[in-house]
Amino acid sequence: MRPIPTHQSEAGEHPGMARRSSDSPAPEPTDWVTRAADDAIRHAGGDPRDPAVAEQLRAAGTVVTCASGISPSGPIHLGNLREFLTTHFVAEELKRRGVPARHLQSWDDFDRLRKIPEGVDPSWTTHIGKPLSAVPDPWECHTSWAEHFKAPLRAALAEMGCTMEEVDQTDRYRAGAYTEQVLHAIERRDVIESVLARHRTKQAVPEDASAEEAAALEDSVAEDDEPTQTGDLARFPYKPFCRTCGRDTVTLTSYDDETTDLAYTCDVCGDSHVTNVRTQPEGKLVWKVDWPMRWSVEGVNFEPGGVDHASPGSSYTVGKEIVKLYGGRAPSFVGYSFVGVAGMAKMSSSKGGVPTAADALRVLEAPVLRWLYARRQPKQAFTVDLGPEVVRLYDEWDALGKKAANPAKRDAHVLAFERASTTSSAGTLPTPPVVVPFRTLSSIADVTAGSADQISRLVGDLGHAHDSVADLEPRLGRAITWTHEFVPEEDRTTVRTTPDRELLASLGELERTWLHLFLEHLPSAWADGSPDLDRVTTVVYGVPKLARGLALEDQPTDEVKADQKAFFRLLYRLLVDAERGPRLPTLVLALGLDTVYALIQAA
RNA sequence: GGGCCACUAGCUCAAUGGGCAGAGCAUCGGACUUUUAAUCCGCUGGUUCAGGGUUCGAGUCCCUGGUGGCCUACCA
Repeated sequence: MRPIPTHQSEAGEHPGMARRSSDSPAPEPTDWVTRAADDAIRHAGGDPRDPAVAEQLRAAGTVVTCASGISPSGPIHLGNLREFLTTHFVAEELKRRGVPARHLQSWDDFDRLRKIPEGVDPSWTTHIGKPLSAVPDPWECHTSWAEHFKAPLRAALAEMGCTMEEVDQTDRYRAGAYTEQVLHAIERRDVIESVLARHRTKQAVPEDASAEEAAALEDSVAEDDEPTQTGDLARFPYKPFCRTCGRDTVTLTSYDDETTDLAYTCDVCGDSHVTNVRTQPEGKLVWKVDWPMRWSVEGVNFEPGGVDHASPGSSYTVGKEIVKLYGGRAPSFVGYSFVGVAGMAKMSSSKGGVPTAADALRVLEAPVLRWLYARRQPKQAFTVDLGPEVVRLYDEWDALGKKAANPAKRDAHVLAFERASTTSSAGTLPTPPVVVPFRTLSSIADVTAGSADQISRLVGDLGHAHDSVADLEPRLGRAITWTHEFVPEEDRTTVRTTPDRELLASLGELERTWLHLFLEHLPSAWADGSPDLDRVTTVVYGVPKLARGLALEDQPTDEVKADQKAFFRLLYRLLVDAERGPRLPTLVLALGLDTVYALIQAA
């Protein structure tokens, strides 16, 4: 990884200020990030319209907290990435305004392992019910299940310039950081239960239950691995992990409010224990209490969540009320929709999973991936297409980059570009010093089989001056990867490694003449040592003219045009074993004289 | 039962707190020695799902309905 420049221009930090001197003061563009940041400031007690709000908050010692959280229970895919980037963008916007802000990331690795993804040894089902941080890594490369999935995301986020304060919930719980809050929840468990009950809208066995409902019910019963329990302990807001086996598969048997002794029997290993909630941090609050508890402890001002959390009766709605028990207030919230994936057929089948940020970064430059998440409203679902759409995506991105270079054209689109391109901690994220269209790089990579020298030469020949291949990174490597892994075989160009002797032997008189003339005149394009694309073009189109007794530069007759078509097809078959291919002059240039000779000369 | 999202050109989608409905692809036409897949330019193409309302002005806001999709209730 290359070091990232950390310069920050004053103008870049306060783009709004720079516009003041303009004679027609265009309003500062706004987008969902601006509004979410406004909300966060309001939540923290400031007035986002007040120019002095940053100084006021700073003077008051307020740090606006933007929180994200996720259970590292499996590969953290592109949908989950929205949790991080949504939070990140809002925190960045606050910092951009000079407001003290932090991005706090909670790893919910004290959550129980719920199910085993495909591809993992079925024997791992024995770990179901344990905290993610206590399950061994089936791939044996990390210290735990949780770490195995956290590590690659950390790396990807770092590459995307997304820095954050990380908190492991396992550590926090084990350190007793929440003990007071746990005890409080247990004391007020009747209130909690009444809140939860109020939001339980489940109808009391509808007499006209549709088949659909019945099926859904069956499903939920089938998935329910919880023991049934009755009475006060049935809805206990706290659940210990079994001291013997580490699973949360426990049935509570008694709780003493005086001593805070909690007794339980493990349904799996059968052992019974007593844990003291005050002195032995061996468990965690149930999710719907855990979340609001942390809002209050951490002073969260903004936190996004999947739309599933925002539905009535869901965790955010319920948490809004529960947090009051802690004297807190629910953070400002945006619900984000799901991110679809397309163009991954090959990879997802081979890797057996949904693509992650790291997967996407193999094809998309970091700012481009960020852009996908910045430019859409969170509640709008979108699709990351790593297939054919990638080319268009890069085209749009490059066009936007040109627009962004003109301050007069600053609008919401440009704002999204800026959010995608730079961060407060990483500065401007790496982009290629010499921007070559992605489609061009992909095509070149295809026919050159990834040879750096050839790529560099061709890019130069096509008019993109550059000092070395390094000037084409980080895009070139991604174009190579994309071409090899995401372009369908039938759309690719595979250069023959050996001459097609059978075909060469079966050629007719005219075809042999073409090939001889071709090989005779082609070297003239390399007369100066470096290839001349125009000259190659002349030769390629001129060969059929020569065969008809015309000169290279003559206008083609209808007869010649028909010959050209046949000649081209012949060359494609000999060079790339296909009926069609990239434009021949560039293809010939890409292959180089030696390769062309090797594949044709046997005629 | 409740909630959210979508519906715009043939296709995929834009339209940044109401202000002239736009791109890409496809089609078609043209230029570049070119009936080729790395270059350009241009033309076509619209009752913005339907109906009502607010407004000087609605794809955008409100109401009703339709179609499609997602989520939710028990648990984390």
